[in-house]
Amino acid sequence: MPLRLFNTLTGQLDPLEPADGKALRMYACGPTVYDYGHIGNFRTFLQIDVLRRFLQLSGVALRHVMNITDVDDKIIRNAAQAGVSIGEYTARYEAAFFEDLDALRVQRPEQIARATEHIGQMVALIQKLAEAGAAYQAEDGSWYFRLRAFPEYGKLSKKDLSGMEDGARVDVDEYEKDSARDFALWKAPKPGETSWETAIGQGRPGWHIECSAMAMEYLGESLDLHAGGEDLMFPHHENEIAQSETVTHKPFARHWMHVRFLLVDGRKMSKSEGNFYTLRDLLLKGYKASAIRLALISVPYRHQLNFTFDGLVEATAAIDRLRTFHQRLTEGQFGPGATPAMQEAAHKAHADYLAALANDLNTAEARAPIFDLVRAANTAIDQGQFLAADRDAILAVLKDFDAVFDVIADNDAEPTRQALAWAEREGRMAEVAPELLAAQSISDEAIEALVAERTLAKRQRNFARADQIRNELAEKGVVIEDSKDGVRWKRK
RNA sequence: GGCGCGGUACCCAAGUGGUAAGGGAGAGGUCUGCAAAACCUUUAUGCGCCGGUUCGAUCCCGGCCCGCGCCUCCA
Repeated sequence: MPLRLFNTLTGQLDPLEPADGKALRMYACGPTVYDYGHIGNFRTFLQIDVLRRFLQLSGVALRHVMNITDVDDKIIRNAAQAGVSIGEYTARYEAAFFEDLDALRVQRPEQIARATEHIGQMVALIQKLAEAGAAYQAEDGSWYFRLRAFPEYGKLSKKDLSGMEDGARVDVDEYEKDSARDFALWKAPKPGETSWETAIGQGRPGWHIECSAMAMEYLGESLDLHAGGEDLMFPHHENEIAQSETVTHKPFARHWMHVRFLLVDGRKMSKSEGNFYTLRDLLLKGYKASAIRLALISVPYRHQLNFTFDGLVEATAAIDRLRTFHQRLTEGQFGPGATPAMQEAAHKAHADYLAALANDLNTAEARAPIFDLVRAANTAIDQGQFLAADRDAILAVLKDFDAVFDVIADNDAEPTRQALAWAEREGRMAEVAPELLAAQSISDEAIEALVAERTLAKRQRNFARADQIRNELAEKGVVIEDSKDGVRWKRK
C-alpha cells in the first residue's frame, strides 16, 4: 500500500514514491552537535525513523542523507570557551548523538554528511549564485543571498513577505546587508575564529547553504523528500529552496515533511523554562529506552506531543503487555492446526495496521489493531481455542509491528548500562534514580539462581523462604510471575 | 498583528455525516499456598460553547471562548 504523506508544499496528502522508480531520495536535517540531544530533537528523528521503517516495510529502497552541522556560531563559541578545536569539540557530541540514536533504535541514514567536509561544494554553490546575480559580498567579506532574486520565496511556509518593509524589524545583525531579510551564505571570520580560505574569501559557511549543497551533492538537484522539524520550515527550508532553485530552476524537493514540536507540560521545551530533558536524563531516571521510543512515536508526527512522565509510565506498561504476550506465544505449547477465527483476526489486524501507517503515518491508529489482536488471542488461548498456526500468524503480525515500532524486542539493558557508564565518567551519579542503582546491583545469573531456589522452596512448601526471596528480588526491581507454564521473571 | 494547529471519558489519544478505536489508571472476576504478576470483563446518551446546513453532526459551515506553535538561533 503506497504511503500517503502530508506535503507541506501542497498542503495535502500526496503519495510518496521514488521519482526514478528505484530508491527514494530523502534528505533530513540533522543535529548541530554543540551539546547533548534533547528529547525534542529525538522526537523528530524518531518520527523520521518511523517513515524510514514503514517505507522499508513497504519494499521501498532508500537513499537517505542526514547532515551533521559541525560548524556554527555556538560551536565556535563553545569550543573557544573549552579551549579546544571545533573538531575536538564536535566529535564528542556527534558520538553522543549516535549513541543516543542507537539507544532509541533509530536507524542510521545511508549517508551522513558533515558540513566541514563539504566546504568546497558550498563555495561552488555560492559562486553559482553569484553568477546568477543572487549572491553578493558585503564589505566585511560575508556573502548574502539576495531575496529579491527569488520571487517565489515563502511558498513553503505560505508567508507573504512582500508587505515586509526593510527596517520594519529591528535587525541586530552587525554585517552590511542590502536588505534586512537577506540571509547569510558565508560568514567572514572575526579575529581568532575558525575559518576556511576559499575562492570566495576567508570564512565559514552559513547554515542554510550547507543543506542545499550536501543534499544536491548526494541526491541530485531534485529530491523526492525533504524532512525536518517544524521550526525549520521558516526560514531554513525556505532558504534552502531559494538557494537551490535559483541555481537549478528545478523543484528542490517534491515533498516536504515537517514533524511538529514536542512540548513538555504544555510548553515548548527550553532550558530557561526548566523543562528541558536529554535522553540521558531520562535513562538515568530509570525510564527504559523502549518506553521513551514508544512515547515519542505514538502521537502521530503531525500533532504536537505533550511529553509527560505519566506518558512514559504508560508506554512502559503498554510495552510490558506486548512483551508478555509475545513471550506467551513463543513459550507456549499449542496443538497443530489453525482456527478460522484467529486466522481472520490476525489477517485483519495486519491489514488495519498497515493501512493506518499508510495513512500519513498514523501511529496511534496503527497501535489499536495490534492491541485488539493481543486481547483476542489471549482470550482464545485462555479458552483453549488457539493452535500453532495461529501463533505463527500472529507472530508474523508482531514482526511487522516491530519492524516499525521496534519495542517488543527487549534491547533496553544496553542503553541503560551505557547511560550509567556515562554518568560515572561525567561525575553525574547523583542524578541516577535509586531504584535504577538497586536494579543494577543484581545480575541475571543471580536472579536465575534465586528464582530456582524459590521454586524449590515452593515445591517443598517452604513458603516463608519463597516469599523472602520474592521480596528480596522485588526490592531490586525484579518481578516474579507464577503461571501454569512455569515461573517467569522480568526487570521492572 | 500575520500564518498554522488543537480542545474527545480520571489521564494520554485515534476516528467517522448515521449515533464514539486503542493504551494507562480505577473497579469486579479468573488463576494462586498467600500475594504479586498475568489474563478477562467493565468505565463518554456524549466528543469546548452557541447557532446553521441535514432525515440525522463529535465529524460540514459561521461565530465565540480557551490552549499551543511559527513569524528570531532552535528538532
